[in-house]
Amino acid sequence: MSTKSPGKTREKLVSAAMELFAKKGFDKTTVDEIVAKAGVAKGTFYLYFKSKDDLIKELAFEVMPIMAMPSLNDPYITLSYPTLESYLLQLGKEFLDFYSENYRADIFFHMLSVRRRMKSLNEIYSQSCSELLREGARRITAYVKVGFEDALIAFQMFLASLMHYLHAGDCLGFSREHYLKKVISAVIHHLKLSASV
Amino acid sequence: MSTKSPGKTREKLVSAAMELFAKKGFDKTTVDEIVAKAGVAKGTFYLYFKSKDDLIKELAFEVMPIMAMPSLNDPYITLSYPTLESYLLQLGKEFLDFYSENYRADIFFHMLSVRRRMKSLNEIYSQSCSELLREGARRITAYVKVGFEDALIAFQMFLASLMHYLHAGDCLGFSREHYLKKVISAVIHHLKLSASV
Amino acid sequence: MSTKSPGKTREKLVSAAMELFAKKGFDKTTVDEIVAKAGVAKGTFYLYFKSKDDLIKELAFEVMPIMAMPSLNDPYITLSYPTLESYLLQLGKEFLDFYSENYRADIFFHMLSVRRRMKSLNEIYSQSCSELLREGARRITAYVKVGFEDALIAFQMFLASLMHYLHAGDCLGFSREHYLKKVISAVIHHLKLSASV
Amino acid sequence: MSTKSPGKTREKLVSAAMELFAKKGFDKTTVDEIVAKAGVAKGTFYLYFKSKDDLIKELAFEVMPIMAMPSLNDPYITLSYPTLESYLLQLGKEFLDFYSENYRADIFFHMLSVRRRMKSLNEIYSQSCSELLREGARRITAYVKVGFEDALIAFQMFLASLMHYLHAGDCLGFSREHYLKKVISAVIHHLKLSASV
DNA sequence: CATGAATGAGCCTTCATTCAT
DNA sequence: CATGAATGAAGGCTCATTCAT
Repeated sequence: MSTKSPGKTREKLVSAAMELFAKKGFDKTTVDEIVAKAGVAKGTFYLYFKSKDDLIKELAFEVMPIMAMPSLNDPYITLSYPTLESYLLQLGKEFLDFYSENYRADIFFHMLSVRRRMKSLNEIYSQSCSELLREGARRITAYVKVGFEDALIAFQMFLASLMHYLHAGDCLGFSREHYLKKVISAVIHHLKLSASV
Repeated sequence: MSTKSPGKTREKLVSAAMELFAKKGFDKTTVDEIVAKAGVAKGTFYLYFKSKDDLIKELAFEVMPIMAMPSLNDPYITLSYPTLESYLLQLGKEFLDFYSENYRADIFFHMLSVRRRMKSLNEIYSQSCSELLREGARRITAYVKVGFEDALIAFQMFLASLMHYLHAGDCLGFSREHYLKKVISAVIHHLKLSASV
Repeated sequence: MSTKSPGKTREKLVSAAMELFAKKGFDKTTVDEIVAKAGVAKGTFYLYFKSKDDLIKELAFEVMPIMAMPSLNDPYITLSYPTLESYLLQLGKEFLDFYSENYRADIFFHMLSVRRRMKSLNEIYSQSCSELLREGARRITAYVKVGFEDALIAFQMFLASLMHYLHAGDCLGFSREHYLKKVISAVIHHLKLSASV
Repeated sequence: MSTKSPGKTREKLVSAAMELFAKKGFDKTTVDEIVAKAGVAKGTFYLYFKSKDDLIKELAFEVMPIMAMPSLNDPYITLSYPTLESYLLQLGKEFLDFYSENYRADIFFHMLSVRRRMKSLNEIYSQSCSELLREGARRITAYVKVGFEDALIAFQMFLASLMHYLHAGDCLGFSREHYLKKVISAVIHHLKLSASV
């Protein structure tokens, strides 16, 4: 009755859940709806996930900021971006594109609001966040002569501004590109002045 | 049986709800618990709020970023802060203090994750956010000669960095003060360079 | 829509449950069926009982052996029964009548089989059982000069034989009355011989 | 992957089930747990048993009272026990030892509580019970000159008292031995007096 | 204004059973 | 004989909401 692709059941469940969360939010999406959309029986869900909360952890991982910046993990990528500006611009675009699938941002914010009550989620986030910031800072130091701490703060500000744009972007009406350019320029000014001290 | 203070019922409900949200999160807090803590009957809740979702709007308003920066609305306050640095520092401290009541941040993030599905909430947020940014920018232009747009972006970055610190602050381990100082310094560098163009 | 007798909801639930347990057994009876028979909504069940297991405790209490022998608690009753024989016969008849509502025996045996895993049930049973035996023994000593210990054992044997008849009675085909008479006679023989030692 | 002993699968399932019932009770034990403990796949269970209820019949048979008294079936055993007292004592000890594995008593009582709804179980019990009582009575008549009916009642009382001790033994605090002695003495008094009539 | 018993749709989860391999 | 992924009916329970008093 349904297309039997071997070993795809779990994936079907995950992507069905994603789509539904996008439309209705995490709490309002029921397991019934998920399995209906995935085309499997209710019990099947529980073969792959211990609970509905278990599923959100899987999804949470997929919407972590670190997943939004693939160029941060490609070791050879910097060759394509001669300047820090151009590299940050690339990261910024990737980030905003990734979260322009609105449900990703929603799930991400949802995670932030519940993580204190979900220990395992909290740990995943903290670790992934640390890695992201450190790797970002490391990349910056490859472009400009600056202390690691300053690079860290610069990258955190950069990331913060990107995130903020996700929910506050349309409060001002700047274009994405314009905002990006300005933010990057601010970050770079700061780095240069820090470097010269 | 309970102390009857006239006209206090609504307040009792709101503050009971706040306390519970702080402990258990919005979704996990039931109307039963709220009325129990407030010391009123179940039906009474619905005399004051159309629904549980109605209540969150009330609370959402109270945890808006704009509520976190009282100094932004005091027209005479700038007299106490001769430099932009000192003023931003004051705002930053107020902001972080305000949200150090953890449930405020939780409710705020919760709001961000659901606002697209709650029209009225979305409007409140957009408007309050616009006001906040505009007022922040206006204040900046009172300190430095800079275009309004640049001031807006600067203030947004400032705000973004503060918000990011709420959930990612401990991923790096900088002290609040150190982080604040660095962020402010970056913002100001940017403004000065923009101004001089 | 339903007959509204004040304060009768709980009773309606209990008696509906009893009837169903009689027909289908405890485990096979669902909360859905109970509320349907009681004519109330599902949620109402949980206003009166914390859980389905909670209900069984209530019922368990009502089918305790001690409830099967009202004459054991009437302080003046012995006046009506001049001899121990006649009194035990009365108790025996009461007991067998009580449990001839078959579901009572079923619930009772069910309780015996699960009590080790339900602490509170176990305590209720132990206590009620002790009381029953002690009171029975006390009554015996009012009729015959015999040590309390011997009276206890005699009464326990009497009770044991009654209980056994509940499930093994038809394995032999004696009439109730005949069996009762024989058991009582055995018990009394034992007591007389013990007394004379 | 697992040690393949030919033809042992059924036994592994039965003994795994026994162990689990001992710990968790019949209803709370799942087929999943049974097969996990037995080290076979889920489907394999259904090669050997039509259903889970089918399995309990197998187990029910193993905890029948008749299984608790091996000395009742040994035709030569009476040679070792010159008196009825000593023989009943032996039977009583065997019985209490057998059921001191608590799960046996639990399964037995479970069976009593459901047998009316499980025809085949009921038949097994009735038949086994009849056999047990008749054989017991037959043995008694080998020791004392007494009518078969009186022997039957005497043995039923004996058995009843043993069973009662399984769940009510600790309500009084007599030692097993003391209780046994007293019960046997009562039974024998009764038999002697019946015989002399 | 206030009550709280009653509601019932809906939730998450379990588990005996089947069947294609 | 054996497997184990898939099933789906059924279960116990929650909780926002209503309404007669």
